Amino acid sequence: MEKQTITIYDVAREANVSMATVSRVVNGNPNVKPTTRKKVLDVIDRLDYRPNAVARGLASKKTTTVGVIIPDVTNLYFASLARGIDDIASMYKYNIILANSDQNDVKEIQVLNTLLAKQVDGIIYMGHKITDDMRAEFSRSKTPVVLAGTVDPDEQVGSVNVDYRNAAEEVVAELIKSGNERIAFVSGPQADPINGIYRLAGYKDALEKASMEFDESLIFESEYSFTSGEELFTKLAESGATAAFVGDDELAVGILNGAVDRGVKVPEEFEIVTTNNSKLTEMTRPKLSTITQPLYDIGAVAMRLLTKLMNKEETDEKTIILPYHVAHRGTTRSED
Amino acid sequence: MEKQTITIYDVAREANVSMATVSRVVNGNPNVKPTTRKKVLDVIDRLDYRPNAVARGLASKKTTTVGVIIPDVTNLYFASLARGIDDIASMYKYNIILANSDQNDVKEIQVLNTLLAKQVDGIIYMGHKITDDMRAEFSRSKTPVVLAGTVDPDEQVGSVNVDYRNAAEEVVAELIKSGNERIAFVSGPQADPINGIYRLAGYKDALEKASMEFDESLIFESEYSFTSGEELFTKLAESGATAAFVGDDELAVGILNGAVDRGVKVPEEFEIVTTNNSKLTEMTRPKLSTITQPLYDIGAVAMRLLTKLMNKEETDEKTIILPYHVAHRGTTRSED
DNA sequence: CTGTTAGCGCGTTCAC
DNA sequence: GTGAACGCGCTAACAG
Repeated sequence: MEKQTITIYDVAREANVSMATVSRVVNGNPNVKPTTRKKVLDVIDRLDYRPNAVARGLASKKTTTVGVIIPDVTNLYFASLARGIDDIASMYKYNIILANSDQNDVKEIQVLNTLLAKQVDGIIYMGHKITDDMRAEFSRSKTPVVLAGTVDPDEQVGSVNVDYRNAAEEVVAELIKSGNERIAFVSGPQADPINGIYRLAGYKDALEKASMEFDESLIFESEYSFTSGEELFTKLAESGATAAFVGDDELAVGILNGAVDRGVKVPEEFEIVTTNNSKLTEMTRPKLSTITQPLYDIGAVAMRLLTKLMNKEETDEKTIILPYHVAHRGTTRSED
Repeated sequence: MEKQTITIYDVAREANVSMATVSRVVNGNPNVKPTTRKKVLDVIDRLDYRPNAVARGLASKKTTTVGVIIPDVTNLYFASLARGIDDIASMYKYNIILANSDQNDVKEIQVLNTLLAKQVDGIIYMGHKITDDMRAEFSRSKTPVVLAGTVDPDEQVGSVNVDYRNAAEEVVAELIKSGNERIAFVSGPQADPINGIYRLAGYKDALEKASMEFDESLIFESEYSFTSGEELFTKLAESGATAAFVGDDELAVGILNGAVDRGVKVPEEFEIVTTNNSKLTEMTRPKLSTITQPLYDIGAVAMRLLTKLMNKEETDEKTIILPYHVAHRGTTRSED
């Protein structure tokens, strides 16, 4: 019934060497005579020895695992980031402890603490926004942190994002150019700075440059779900909007469906531009025009940055802004 | 620069007790006088002491961490399972090490080994199929394993699934009843028993009961992606099929889009039934009729089962079959 | 190139 | 109720 684990001692004994030598072989330390190395490797193979990573972690103070805090894996935007994170992580021999936070402030703190208790070497945080409590915890602990798809105004920790403001301005400007006089701004919770500050600012920038007036009644706040989007369309129509800038793909899918369900033609009668370019955008008909954020890359670069931080390597810049593009597809009139 | 960790010794010293007592307090051992307990708790609070889970893991041989092998987090089907897993896991104070396998046999083995090296208390495996190598590894290690959305014919390890065969038969029968004489069977890789064995068998069952002949040319194998589905529709049309049973939601979305793109009316001219009821099925227009697997629950139940296995509790049954239903939506004619 | 010896931080008997 | 002491499996100097 015992989990009869074979330890480094067993290997050492069988190979007639000291455990230190076995340790060296296992860790690829060059200071081992090829002969003995082979001898040890043979025994390891024969005994099917597998180094205990926990013991290793205790002794070396490195666990080669990083914590990843994600609002919800079920959200394609975050799942895409997560995929980039995991790929780069495994490339660098790290494992990921994934924890859903539901954007719940209490849960976040709690998750962070268990992550730190598990001695993760680093943390990647996703969630659009970051509360003061979290910021405090981050700066208090010495564990490196990188935000992915999340902006920290203080720039205390690493982060990887795109220029949400410029992107929003660019597509809204196109919407204006295409003749829309009333353009709705739809986003998830404005408590998320990405929505409430950056994207909204970009939206206003575009209006201003076109000498159009900002109209509060065209601003819609919602949840990150397609059902909310479907319901929202009625209000959008009532507002007199003829186009919408949408801050989330699922939400955009909902709005598109809301329009279709009411017989409103997209893009002839109503234009939609969304922001994440998750694969959802190509699953709808018409396909959604969108700002193409490099989701996978944001995750990948975040993880890469984290590896540097964990190794205390010099980093040029901890605040990384990745380029975005705009894909003109079926929900806007200005195809390219 | 030091990670100045406060250990159990620091707390013991400050509280004028032995570390054993602190350990007892931390672990909720009742054999501690209330007075001293409070004293210790105060110090813990004051010093902001956080037990080192790694050291704990070494000493107790329990890591309260379970490994989760997933083909791709970016796939809504698996992401949904993962969400169920994580929720129940955190409910039982476990953390999840999430590893993408891409269904790659080599990578899977490799991932499994690092998971075991990290001394996870249990493993949840997702991936539809399970190779002989994996099965061998599973039975060799004493770490409990539960399969989620994956069938093991040997029933050596725990598993949670739905009755794929019956489900397939049921919906194909409906397709037949609705007048289709040529019904295509579309699925991901048939190497996955769920597709190649169970669903296919269910499909054949339905044909047989209706005295219809099985036609090899109506069987289509594809990848789990919506783009494959779009391309596939042409072949479907050429095959003379007027309906399709599809073994994956993304794939079904692709087929639906393929039809729409070619001006084929769904469900009037072509019916589609898919199988996972991920939220994708409600994002299309028309909405996809589907077998409603309780995705979240499959993950949740799998994790619950794993907790029992890890605690060596008695379990009624290691092979769990959850109920499914059928949602008649827009891509079939027989609405309910 | 190889062996010895301390810990790493905590759980856990076993006495007191 | 509480403390002392050993050990979990391995890394990391330090000798040799």
